[in-house]
Amino acid sequence: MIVTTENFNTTINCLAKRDLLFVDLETTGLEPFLGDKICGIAVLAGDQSFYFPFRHIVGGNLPLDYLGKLAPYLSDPSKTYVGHNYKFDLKFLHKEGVPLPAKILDTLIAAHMLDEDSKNLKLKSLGAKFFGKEAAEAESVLDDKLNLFGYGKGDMYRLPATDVAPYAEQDVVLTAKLLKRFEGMLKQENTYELFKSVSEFELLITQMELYGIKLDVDKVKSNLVEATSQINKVGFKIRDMRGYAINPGSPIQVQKWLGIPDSTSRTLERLNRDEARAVLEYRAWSKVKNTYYSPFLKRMDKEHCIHPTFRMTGTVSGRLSCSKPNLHAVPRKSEIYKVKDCIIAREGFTLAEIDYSQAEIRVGSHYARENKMLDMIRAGVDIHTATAKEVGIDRFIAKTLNFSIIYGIGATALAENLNISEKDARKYLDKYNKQFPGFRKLLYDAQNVAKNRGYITMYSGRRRHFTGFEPPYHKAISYLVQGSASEMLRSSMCRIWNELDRDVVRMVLTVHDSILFEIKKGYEDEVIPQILRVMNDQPWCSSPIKSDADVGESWGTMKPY
DNA sequence: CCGCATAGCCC
DNA sequence: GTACGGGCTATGCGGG
Repeated sequence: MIVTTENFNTTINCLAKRDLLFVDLETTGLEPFLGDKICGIAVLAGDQSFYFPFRHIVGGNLPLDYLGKLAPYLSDPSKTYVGHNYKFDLKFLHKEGVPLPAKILDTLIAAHMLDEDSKNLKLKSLGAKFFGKEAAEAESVLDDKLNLFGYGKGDMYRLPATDVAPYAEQDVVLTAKLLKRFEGMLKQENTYELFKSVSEFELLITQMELYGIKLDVDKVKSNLVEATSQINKVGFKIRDMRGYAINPGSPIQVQKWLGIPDSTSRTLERLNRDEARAVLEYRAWSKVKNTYYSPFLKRMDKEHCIHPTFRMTGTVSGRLSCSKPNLHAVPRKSEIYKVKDCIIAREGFTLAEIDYSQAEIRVGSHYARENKMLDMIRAGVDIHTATAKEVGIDRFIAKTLNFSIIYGIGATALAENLNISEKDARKYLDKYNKQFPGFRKLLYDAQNVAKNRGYITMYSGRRRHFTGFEPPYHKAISYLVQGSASEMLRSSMCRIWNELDRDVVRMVLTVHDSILFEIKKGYEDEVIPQILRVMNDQPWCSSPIKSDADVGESWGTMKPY
């Protein structure tokens, strides 16, 4: 039913009576921080669905100030709100003055927890999968209407509410049906409570995206200018080497130019020639310009903040993925890579980066019951140095092995990695496995569990399923360790969010095993030890968990705390 | 215009 | 005894 000024109050009364509401927004686009806005709001309360139209360009709307009247019913701390990828909706709502609620559930998260491999977790696909394709019929009808005008989904606001409402209302009905279905399935898997806690985590992530992270704009701009002139300079240099220009960004041209089979950095480095080094330098300057500085300026808001999106269903292991821009892939600082220097704390705050040290080898040792490694970890010595000593190998090789043993590495890959012969790689692996046999055993055990049960279970209860055609059982060890490490970080973030003062400690970014905080100036000494205590408190894990704190004014200039 | 491949950055 | 895990973005290039 389309909500009008006449029936608004009776509608609101329907919402007020329910403690579970299903919500779906239609918007003018996908980017709340680049000017896209709410077009309309669909809500399901009990068995009644409503559509609140706000920004249709034809056919009439509710006055915009009615969004303010609706707001309390979309942010009531005593209610639970359910959406499909609700973080998306929450950001739009928050931008228009609706506070974050206290409790949400997200059917996208449920769908992903039940089937991490699925590439099709869109509401429409799930509806068709579980309830037949009629379940999403209104969407098809709407799609047809949009197509008729040469429109896409982002042009929904160009159609009248009468066209959009059936689709929007169907979406909330579908969300409700999916929640019910998933609830049963999750309970069967014993992961329903986990689902609730991951949904709570989504609120935290939403807040983090809304905060965003601040840029030193002058630095971004000057680095952009420098990168541009360096791209030119190196481009000319490359031209002058042979008297004709090539595009160093084109693999084919570079391969022909240097007579090599591919143009990866490895191959170019192995060549050890000025031409190859120039290509690498050109690519590095292009990288920072096109992947970071330019997108930073494009995406920055009035407060000089960028707002990356974190996908909670972006990985099969349960890690987050990050995009727009991808701050999970910001280069380590170097002569050319000065991106981290551009990321700074807000006025009155200090940046603190707290990361788990060697999270995966600690977690892996726990699952492997690898006693020799556990003893070394408990003794608090440098793990890689101690490994080198025990195995009788170089520290660098020991370090590489400690990282990659968790992935179930073989001699071929290790040889490629270390640039050594396969025979030597085999030798190192054998020596390592002789000293630390637990990891090898875990490799087989995890694989067998995956085969026999069809899934493996992390300490938190999260499952990684092995279904479909020829599942990659050999990856079980990696999923177990990577997934558990990410569960550990997630639970730490939730506890920090619940236990510490949110005005003093803000999480602004997380990168798999680290959290970047803004801490109110003057509170560092009080709060950092508290954070460390929370993060290191992992009673499930038989090896001690350790984290390190760094503080600074920019991400590129952090010093040990 | 779109999809795929290549390349390069991160943990 | 075979196996290196998980991501995103920019660009080139070929098919349509």
